[in-house]
Amino acid sequence: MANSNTVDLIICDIMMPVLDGYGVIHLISNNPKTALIPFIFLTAKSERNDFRKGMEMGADDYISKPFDDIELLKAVESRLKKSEQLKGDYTRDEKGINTFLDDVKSIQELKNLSETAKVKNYKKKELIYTEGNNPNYLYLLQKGKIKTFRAHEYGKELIISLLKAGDFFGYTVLLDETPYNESAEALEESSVVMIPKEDFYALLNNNHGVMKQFVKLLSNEIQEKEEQLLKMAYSSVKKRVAEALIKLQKQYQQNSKDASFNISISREDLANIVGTATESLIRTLSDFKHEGLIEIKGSNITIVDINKFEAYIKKYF
Amino acid sequence: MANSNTVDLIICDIMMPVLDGYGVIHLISNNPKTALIPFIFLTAKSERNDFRKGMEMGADDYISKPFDDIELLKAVESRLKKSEQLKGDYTRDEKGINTFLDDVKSIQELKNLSETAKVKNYKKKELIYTEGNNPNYLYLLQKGKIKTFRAHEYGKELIISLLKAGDFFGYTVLLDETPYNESAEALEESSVVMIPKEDFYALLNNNHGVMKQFVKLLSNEIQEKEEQLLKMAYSSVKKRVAEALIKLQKQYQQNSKDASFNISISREDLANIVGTATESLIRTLSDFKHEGLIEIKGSNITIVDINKFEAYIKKYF
DNA sequence: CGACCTATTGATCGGACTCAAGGTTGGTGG
DNA sequence: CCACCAACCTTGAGTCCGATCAATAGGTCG
Repeated sequence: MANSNTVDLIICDIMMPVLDGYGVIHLISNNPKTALIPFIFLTAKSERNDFRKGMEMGADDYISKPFDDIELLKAVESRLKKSEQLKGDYTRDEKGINTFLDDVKSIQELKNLSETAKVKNYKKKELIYTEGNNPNYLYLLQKGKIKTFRAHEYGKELIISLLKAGDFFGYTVLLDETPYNESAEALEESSVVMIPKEDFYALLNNNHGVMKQFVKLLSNEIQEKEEQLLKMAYSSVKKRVAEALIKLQKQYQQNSKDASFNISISREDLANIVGTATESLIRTLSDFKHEGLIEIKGSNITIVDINKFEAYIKKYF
Repeated sequence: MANSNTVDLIICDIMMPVLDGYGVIHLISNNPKTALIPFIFLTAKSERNDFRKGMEMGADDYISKPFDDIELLKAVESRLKKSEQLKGDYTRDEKGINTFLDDVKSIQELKNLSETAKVKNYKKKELIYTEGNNPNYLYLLQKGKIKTFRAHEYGKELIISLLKAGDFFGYTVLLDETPYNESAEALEESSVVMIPKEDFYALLNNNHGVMKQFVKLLSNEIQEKEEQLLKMAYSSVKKRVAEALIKLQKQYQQNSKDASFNISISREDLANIVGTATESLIRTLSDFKHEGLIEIKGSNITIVDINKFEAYIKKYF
């Protein structure tokens, strides 16, 4: 039964016909699928030797008969709590990814009080880390805007991500335990919280739920990158620019609820998101402007009507 | 001390001045950083009530004085073993990723004996799964060759990965819990082991070490995809073709130790790896042939001298 | 041995890059 | 507060890489 069903906890007698309790716990703990189920012995064998043997075989608790009902209930409660702690199963309480972030933030706050976590300020164009460096921190952007990018040849770079307040970054290399293969640069005045990697590892190792959320986050990121690859390979610059604009729009719209939101980012950076030359990007923007899809005021771009814009892309390409 | 050092196990008395054992375990178990350290009470308090209270507060074992030295040693051994099982820390014994794979394979073999894991055979060009389907299995390629790809427009596809015997696939969507956004197709006669997703989840949830390896694997994959994106954006077709050939070479060379290995893959598929038109790919191959870098026999491509080839790419581009 | 698939080559066209030059904007110092 | 400079944006012209369409050659399977 333990093998084929989802079992939260096992309460088991010792003296039983055919297979005794010791035999049961032996089987249970040697099967990886059941090894982590809390196991409580409930038995008439009250000798110290019996108790020791039960514990040595890996039982989590041992209650001898006669017993008080409250004793058993409390034992169950205690073991379930411990097991829950171990799994830290967020999905069960349906809080999802935000809980994970809160969790990291909460240890960060913890650290903030102590003196291990530093907050550092960066000016516009200042580098947070560069390719080849060894990572020592998990970063949390507190205020400002940051880009992470990879360099190709002289002057050519591809922006991997644009970060806004509340975003974590620099975790892939921490998880992979390799040097940075991207650089991070402040796009405006920014404050960054530096969480020592040891704390990050500790959190990950002690909390199965956080780890689980991370796995989800990473697989999601892989799929996004694959999608991006497909588009980079076969979509025209015009289409890629349009999609980048929509993505940016959606990414920043979370903050302000305006339907028409304006995107403020340098032409060069925008070109480096799309993966094209600055001039090509500008020509494309210019096309969109002439077609009445966007408005340009200096360096600010505004999508006039995002639905219309999306419809246009679908129809035209 | 427990908070600032790496602690494997705690043995604690109950009757102590200032802070008693119950106070200690309370602090220990409420701090996420220390909550998972095995905790054993070793005390003169041998009353049943004391024992119950200790266990209820989350102790992992309880030994009353006077005690036999062997008893204590065995208790320590048992708790360390249990904790190790819980962490499943592969990196500690430096076996790394292969151990993880072996682990999955071993549960797969386990399943093979029972009847839950099916082995299915696919003919050339047969589809294993397609975009939009809901995933139910983790796949393990036992024999043959398979490609996974994403479709763009009519006739255009980008090959995400080429799989050889021993490779797992289809896990990103399982972890992300979304429908497939890629398709998998057999390139030749292949046998695939289908591991029910429940088993995969069970393994992941019960074994912290496997999870950890997975996190590493995924972050590594993210970085590879980012690298690929950069190249797709800014490298010429010629360079991308050359790099694809070298990558293929290295991927398959593991099996046979020849320096000159030949790559057998259709021109169309190769073009879809590079992300270019079939004709462009062929022209590029043709160039390489004229420069004496590769040899072509029918559909087989052989890199004459891989070092020379790599040097050429570096110099020429 | 014919039908069909795969590989190759040719010719053409257009999208996107490069180089170059002129316009705008915003910040700084006198 | 204004002038000036530097950084950024925009447009033009030319070029080339790579896609597309088309046609032929080679190979393979029933």
